Amino acid sequence: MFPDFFAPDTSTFPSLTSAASDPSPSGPSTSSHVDAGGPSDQLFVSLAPPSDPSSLGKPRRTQVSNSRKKGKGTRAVDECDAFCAQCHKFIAKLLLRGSQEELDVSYDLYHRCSTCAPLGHGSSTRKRANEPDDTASPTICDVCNRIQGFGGFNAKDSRTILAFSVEVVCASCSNKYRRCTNCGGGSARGGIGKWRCKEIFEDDRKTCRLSHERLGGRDMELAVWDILTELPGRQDLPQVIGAIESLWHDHVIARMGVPEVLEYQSVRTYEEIKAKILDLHFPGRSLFTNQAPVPGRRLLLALTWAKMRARRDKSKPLWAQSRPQDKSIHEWVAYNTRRSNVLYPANSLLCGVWIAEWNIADRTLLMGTVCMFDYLDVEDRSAYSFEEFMQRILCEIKEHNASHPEDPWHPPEHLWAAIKSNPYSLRMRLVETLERRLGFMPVQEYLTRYPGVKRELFTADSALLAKAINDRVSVDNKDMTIIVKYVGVSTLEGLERKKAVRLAKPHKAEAKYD
DNA sequence: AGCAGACCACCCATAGCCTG
DNA sequence: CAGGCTATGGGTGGTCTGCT
Repeated sequence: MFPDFFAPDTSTFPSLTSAASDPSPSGPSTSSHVDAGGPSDQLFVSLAPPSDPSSLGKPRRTQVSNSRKKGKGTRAVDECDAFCAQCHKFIAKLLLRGSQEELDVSYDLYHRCSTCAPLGHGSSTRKRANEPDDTASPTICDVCNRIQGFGGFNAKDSRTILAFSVEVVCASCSNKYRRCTNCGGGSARGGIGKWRCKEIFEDDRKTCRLSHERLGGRDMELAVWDILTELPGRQDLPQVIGAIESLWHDHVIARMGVPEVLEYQSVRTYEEIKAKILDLHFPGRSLFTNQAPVPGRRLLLALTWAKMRARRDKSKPLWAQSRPQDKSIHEWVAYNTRRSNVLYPANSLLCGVWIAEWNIADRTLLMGTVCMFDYLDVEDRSAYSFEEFMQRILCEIKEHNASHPEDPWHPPEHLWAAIKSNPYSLRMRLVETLERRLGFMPVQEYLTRYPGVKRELFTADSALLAKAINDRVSVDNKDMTIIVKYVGVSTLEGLERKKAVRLAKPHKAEAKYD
């Protein structure tokens, strides 16, 4: 629905996990340890292009980091450039990691670019027969996973085993991406951090501009608002919209400004992300300011805020100071999350935004988010917001039915999502996750399964939010995807009973404060 | 073929050092 | 002291493999 209804699961992105990227953890990725016969030196060119005699020989040592743990030797990083032996074109930057001894060996580099040695034509020159196998193996960029040419390392002394690891960053990727050491991840070659587009780095910082806040176990609060009746005129509304925009903005960049997407999807650069997605603002934004209430509809907003916490503050969070079994279902939403009625809480970080549209007569509930907790389960957090929406809806039904017994309302029974996130292949991945893990199904299948249900319940015109989403331009011109899930008949009592059971259970995050 | 357990890669989360 | 930076342990989900 929103460019990120739930966090798309890029971790399973096929292009980067294919067998083509053999991690070969036991040694240099482009090199074999079998050094039969040893290469004759004239078959290999030096590390630097011939035009630059000063840098012939050993690569430059760019960085030496000391392991601070006792008993571990120092790990050093050498950096050198691979040039094509034939046309001298710059192919890739090579990062060599290992201990001092591992790096202080004599070796040669031999590479040819894919133009001079195209795939399938690698053995056309007379040298092939004499060359050790490793210099014929493909040079694959560790960032984009594309073959950049062929080549590798060879020890000058055939008895020497090259034990350092090599990370390959091709010319294009070394211009386009930088590694954020605080964004998690790492590579088989020992590099730490996630590759992100360079536009989100400042100066020479090794961490990107995105938030690296750790939210797990923080005190949180969740509040539900009626967007059309409770928000207009609120003095802090602009700040709230700003916070949502900023959260969405960072989320889009975090998801899309990575090689997995920029190298293989229809959006190729940071500028394109900005122009095609970020400049449109978060989906549904117009509903916050330019939308009059519609009879028979409720447009609800659930905001989750995490309390700021100093990094060195090791004290018990507030939620951990009361026992699970003592938490009232009216005061608490989840083990660490209180129910709140503050629109823009001080000293807090917005970390979850869900919007739901309840169509009273149709008994449908459309739900979506501008982003998701990146590392918490889809089920957990979406369930809290969903539960709060339902709580509010069921309470309103109860009140209405008490005062208007002649016109009874019934709880929503069809939960649906309208998704138009980009690019399309990532959207399909997300939809697949929602179907598999949360039991949604494509609208057509839903209508077949429940023959009494009308198609008109789930269209762009069925909800203000669906229309707002549908009106957005899709980068690859695909129609909005609609999925539906049957939620059954909900009762206030059932909801509260379920919640009480969940709240009473001790949470694993509690253990660390004991 | 279908399933369960083992294994592995990936990525999160955090401790601790360092610098300004 | 706050925040930048790095190394490392652990959790998770996916894949492989051997058994039924």
